[in-house]
Amino acid sequence: MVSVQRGAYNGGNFYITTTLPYVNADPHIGFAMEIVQADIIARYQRMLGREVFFNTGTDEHGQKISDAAKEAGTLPQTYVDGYAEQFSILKNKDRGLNVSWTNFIRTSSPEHKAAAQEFWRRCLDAGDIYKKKYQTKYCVGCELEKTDSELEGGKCSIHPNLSIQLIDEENYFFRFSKYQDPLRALYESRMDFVVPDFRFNEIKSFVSRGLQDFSISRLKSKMSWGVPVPDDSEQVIYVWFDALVSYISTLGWPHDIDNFKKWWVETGGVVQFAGKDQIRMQAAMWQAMLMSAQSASPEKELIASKQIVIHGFITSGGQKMSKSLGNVINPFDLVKEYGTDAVRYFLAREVSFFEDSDVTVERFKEAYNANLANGLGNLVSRILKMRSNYHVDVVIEKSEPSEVYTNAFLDLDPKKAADFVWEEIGNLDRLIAEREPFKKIKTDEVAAKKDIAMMVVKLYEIGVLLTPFLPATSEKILSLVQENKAPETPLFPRKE
RNA sequence: GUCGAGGUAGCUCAAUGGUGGAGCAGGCGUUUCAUAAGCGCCCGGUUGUGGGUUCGAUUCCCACCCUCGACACCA
Repeated sequence: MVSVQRGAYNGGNFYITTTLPYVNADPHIGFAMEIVQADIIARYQRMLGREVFFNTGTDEHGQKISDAAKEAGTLPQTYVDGYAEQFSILKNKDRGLNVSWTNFIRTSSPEHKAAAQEFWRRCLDAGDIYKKKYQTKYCVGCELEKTDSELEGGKCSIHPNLSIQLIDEENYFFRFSKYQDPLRALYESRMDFVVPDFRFNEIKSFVSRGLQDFSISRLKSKMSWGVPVPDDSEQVIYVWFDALVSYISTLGWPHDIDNFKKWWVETGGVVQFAGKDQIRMQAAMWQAMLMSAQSASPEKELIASKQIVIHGFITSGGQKMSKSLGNVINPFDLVKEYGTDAVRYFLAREVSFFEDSDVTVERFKEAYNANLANGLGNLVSRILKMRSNYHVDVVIEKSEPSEVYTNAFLDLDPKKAADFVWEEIGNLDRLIAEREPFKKIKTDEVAAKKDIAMMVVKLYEIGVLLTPFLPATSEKILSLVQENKAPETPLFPRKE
């Protein structure tokens, strides 16, 4: 059960961001869903005439990447360059998902690193960063540091006969505990700060249980692949602290303060899309960091986010996707087989966004054949073929989208808007069966042509409504109508 | 363990306490403008289990079974 209030999606300019995926693996279908959904919202906002800043990028620092680069026998920078390339393909119209981001921020870029350091200084000035000795838990068997949740009864689950070593380490900490009340006040004042509501409840109760300060740096001697801590050559900033700053560094913070204010402040804040594993980072830690830096910023430009939208995960065959299970569904493979818009369609309409949902290639194919080949694609063919066969003149009239469609977007429910479009597709198919213009043309040519012209107009309207979902297909339909052509090959060939 | 969400047709999901619906899949029929597509009809359910409240429960209450999530330094 998901309930979303309307808000945040009316008037003015608009800033939306995805999380920055960590580049230790190829883009997976879960992130594909996140970025396609964000893209649909961004494209819809542009359709309304709003100016949109749409951000994404790559999170490139940290231990795992440092290790992976070492294993690959290459430098971390070379390693992440390759991955940034992989992710940037998502923008490609044919090989990727035709994602219309305005900026792609890489956390290893000089601008971002400078911003992360400046952000650190603000938090330091606010008195929220301090150095503390603490003990890390280390398993000699794994040769790895362990977190409490990885231990069972104080022992490593893989090496239960070895005892965990405690290692002293001195790191910088962020005074998270100071922000318990301010965070609660923020949640209190903003009904829809986190959607869906059950995720909002999770983070509220998490914060209510009390907050502990957390470490935000790592010893350079152990792990050097990160942004240097300002004025301390021994330490680098812990990866996620630097990664979160990307939402503002992408806007030119702190050097281009005018541009920054235009998007971060004048929009009323950023709308963030993130997976359910990200809720604490985005809705609590990042907000606390903003509050901290804000208190040391004379311009008071670092306001809280506008809204954080948390999506579920995609499973396959009822299980988490993993290489060992062999059930990984690669979005690029689907694009190769079915095309960019088919994958966009599936991620927009055939999975549930807020809840976890299961995806299999069988389901994908079924949905493709039913709704794209037999549904939309066939409808385009039959109407435009009739029009060109019978030489029908058509005058396109602009019309306003239905309220059902518009309200669905206000409700942050693009799926409902897509459902409406496919209902219209069904209606149009039924209208053809009812009017039978292909029969009528032999007995009453004028009436038949009038019917067909009306159908072409309706098809054009469907093409307009498809803009946020299937941009390339939408464009194709609109130009076929304008140029009075029928498609030479099927838009979505049926797959057997 | 504590808290939260959920269990409805083969699948994915709907249903202010008032005869349980839709899409897909499956079956039958039918049309030719169309991609063997379209349209029409049909099949399909003891609503997780057992109690309770009620004239009436998918809906409210209780118990139980099962699934999933949160309960902090993996990002």
